[in-house]
Amino acid sequence: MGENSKDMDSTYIPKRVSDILTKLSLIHDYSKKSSELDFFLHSFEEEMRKVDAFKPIERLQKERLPWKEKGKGQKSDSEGDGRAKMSIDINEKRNWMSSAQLWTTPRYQEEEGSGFGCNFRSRGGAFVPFKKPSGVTIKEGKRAVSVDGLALSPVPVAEVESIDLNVKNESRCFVRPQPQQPHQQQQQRKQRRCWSPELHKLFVDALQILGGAQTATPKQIRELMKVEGLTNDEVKSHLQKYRLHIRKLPSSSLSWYQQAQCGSVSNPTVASSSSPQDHNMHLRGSAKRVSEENEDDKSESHSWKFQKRV
DNA sequence: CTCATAATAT
DNA sequence: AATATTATGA
Repeated sequence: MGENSKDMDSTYIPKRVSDILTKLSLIHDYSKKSSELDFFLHSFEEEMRKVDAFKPIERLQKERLPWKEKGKGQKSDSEGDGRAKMSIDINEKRNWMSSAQLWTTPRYQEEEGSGFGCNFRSRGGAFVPFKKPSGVTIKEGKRAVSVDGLALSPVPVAEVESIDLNVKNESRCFVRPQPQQPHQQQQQRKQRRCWSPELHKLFVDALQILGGAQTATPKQIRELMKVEGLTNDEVKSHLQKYRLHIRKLPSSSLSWYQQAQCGSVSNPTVASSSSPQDHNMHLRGSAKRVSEENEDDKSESHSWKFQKRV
């Protein structure tokens, strides 16, 4: 074939390996082009098949990772499935390369999200460039071996500690690093948001506009409130509490202060301060159960937080 | 210690 | 988004 010339060139393989490693070392820059990387590896796989020099390595691979025999020579799969099969082979290749310490692998877990600029917080949603093959246990602490002529980045490399043969590799080789840290401590709990009466007033107003606590959604509320720094989660939490309380005490008057707890929270984010407690207070004696459309949640203010503790 | 509340997890 | 659970402060 046309690639024969490549096969003959003794410098070709090292060069290709170097290319691969370089590619991987830059994986986080290519994170959005993972398809490109896959294509790259595909072509690499095909080339490897033709290179005699790799035959011994493949045999070694089979010895070390005897999980699959079918990939020998017969192409049992049809043309259509050939591609998928190839994909699997590539994963295997990656695995053995890992075990052979030829493969520079980026850190699966970062220390406090400093690495790639991605914060792996609980719901940061940050893009994670690497995936770990499922079933493969990685042991940290190894470093990339230095190979002459191959510019290996000094990135700590992960070592394959164990491989669960029962787990199928996913089509994509890389998985998000450590779905969750062993909850050492979620980077400290966020400072509590103080819901001052003014803030709550905005909250209640927003609720009114949105048609009641049962129909309003945290996001909408937040947008209506237009309070700088106020997050969806905070509104959500407050709404949850609010709903709970209006369920508990269907009617009562409101007293929304006693914000003694907000000590260091920045509450002056509220632009205007209006009287929070001038609501129409008409009790509805029969309002025992809050129905779905309980629009009057505001009307019947609640004294849920009028309690003098301590 | 208990309770209310806010943060976070499911 | 809705609930459930957990962490914290009073």
